[in-house]
Amino acid sequence: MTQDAILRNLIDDNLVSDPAGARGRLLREAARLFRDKGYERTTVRDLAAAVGIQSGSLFHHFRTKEDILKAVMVETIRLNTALMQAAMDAAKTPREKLRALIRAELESINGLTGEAMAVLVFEWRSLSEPAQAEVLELRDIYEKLWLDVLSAVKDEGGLKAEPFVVRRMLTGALSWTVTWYRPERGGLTLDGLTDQVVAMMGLADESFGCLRETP
Amino acid sequence: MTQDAILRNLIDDNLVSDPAGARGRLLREAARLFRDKGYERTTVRDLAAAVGIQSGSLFHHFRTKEDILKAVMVETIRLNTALMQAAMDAAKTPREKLRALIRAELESINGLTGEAMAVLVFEWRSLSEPAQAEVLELRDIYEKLWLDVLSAVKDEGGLKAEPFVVRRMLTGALSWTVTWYRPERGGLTLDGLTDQVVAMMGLADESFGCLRETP
DNA sequence: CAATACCAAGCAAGCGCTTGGTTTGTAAAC
DNA sequence: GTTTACAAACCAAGCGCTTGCTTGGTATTG
Repeated sequence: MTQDAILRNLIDDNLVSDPAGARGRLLREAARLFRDKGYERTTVRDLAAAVGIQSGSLFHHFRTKEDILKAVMVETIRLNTALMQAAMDAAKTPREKLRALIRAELESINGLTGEAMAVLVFEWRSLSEPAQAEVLELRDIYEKLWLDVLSAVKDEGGLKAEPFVVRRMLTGALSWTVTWYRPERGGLTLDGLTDQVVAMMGLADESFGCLRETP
Repeated sequence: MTQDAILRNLIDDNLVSDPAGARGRLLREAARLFRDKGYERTTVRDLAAAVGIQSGSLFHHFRTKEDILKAVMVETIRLNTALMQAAMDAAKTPREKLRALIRAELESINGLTGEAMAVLVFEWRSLSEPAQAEVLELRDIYEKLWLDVLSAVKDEGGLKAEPFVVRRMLTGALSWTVTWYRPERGGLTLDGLTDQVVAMMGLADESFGCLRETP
């Protein structure tokens, strides 16, 4: 299933807003503004201007400003959980699945949903506690995918550290790429970046060389 | 040289404020508030109340609210550059130096300067561009320490990935610990956490086993 | 002819920061 | 050893502006 097909399914199930619609367009602009200026620095007037309406008209679509932030986060998690699941299903071995997850998360962070992913990481505190709890529940599903794969890789000896620690390290490392990785200029492609991550974990193909070189 | 001695030197050179003084106390409380609520959500009235003065009196010590944020960041970088340098000098081999850097940064992030380090990571955008440039200059010194050590480790074959990529991955991974690592409850000590990071990178002592096991 | 989407205007609250004046610490002058 | 001088540290009050959000009314659409 293609990424577009996954998105289409979610839209049809009313789990994410159509980017072509008014609500979807607003959420897209909101994600961009929240990432660029931060949630607090972004005013409802900024948000309204970005989609070409009056600030008061925003509250016809969302009850509060915070609801907009929450919607950005919830829809992003839903989309990415589906994308991760698909990427993982397409791979066979645990190591391949792990590589697929890393590559898929890097793509989420640095691709089209990048703005929203950055918001998820850097604007977490701006959510009220009840809203945080709600979003956290969705995130748990997402995280379970990772832990299962990491455990499988560890069981076959490809990992020395604890899966839950590794996942959290990877969360930080991959999220952080949004602050420095610029695919457009500079030779590092997304696949190249994935290779670097895998190599850093000592999981690259060459790392088995030490076994082959000593017959 | 102990950590206390390093701090004392910096205070004497007027590079960081004495935590016992008025200015130092304010910066400490500011770091705590900025981390807990974010820079924008923290009002000058919050800051003043935290040190027991009137909001207007703040502006006797700092020209603007942003100056407070900048001071938190600048002093934190100064202190941590000195701590890193000392930790590195105490180690001998490149691998030991790398471990010392990782351990020292984890300590900074999760120890006494943890609040300020979190501010450095999560409130970066709240700094105006000129102030960002100023702070960035200090950070470059700090980053060079890391790159030199990582290059040395790579040269002796302990690293497959590019040093500058690894450093950025580590920046994200280590910074992120502040969101989940709780040394007080849960069995993972700071040394244990360092071990996990080193193990994740395939640099743990046992990882050389594959060479020894095939005589 | 309802429901949906929007506008124009503005309110109450909170924001960073200023102002004019008072207290406090310190050290020289007598 | 009291007095004088002066700057640093602080208070009380509030100004001007921006904020999220409300309200009452008007197009637009099926």
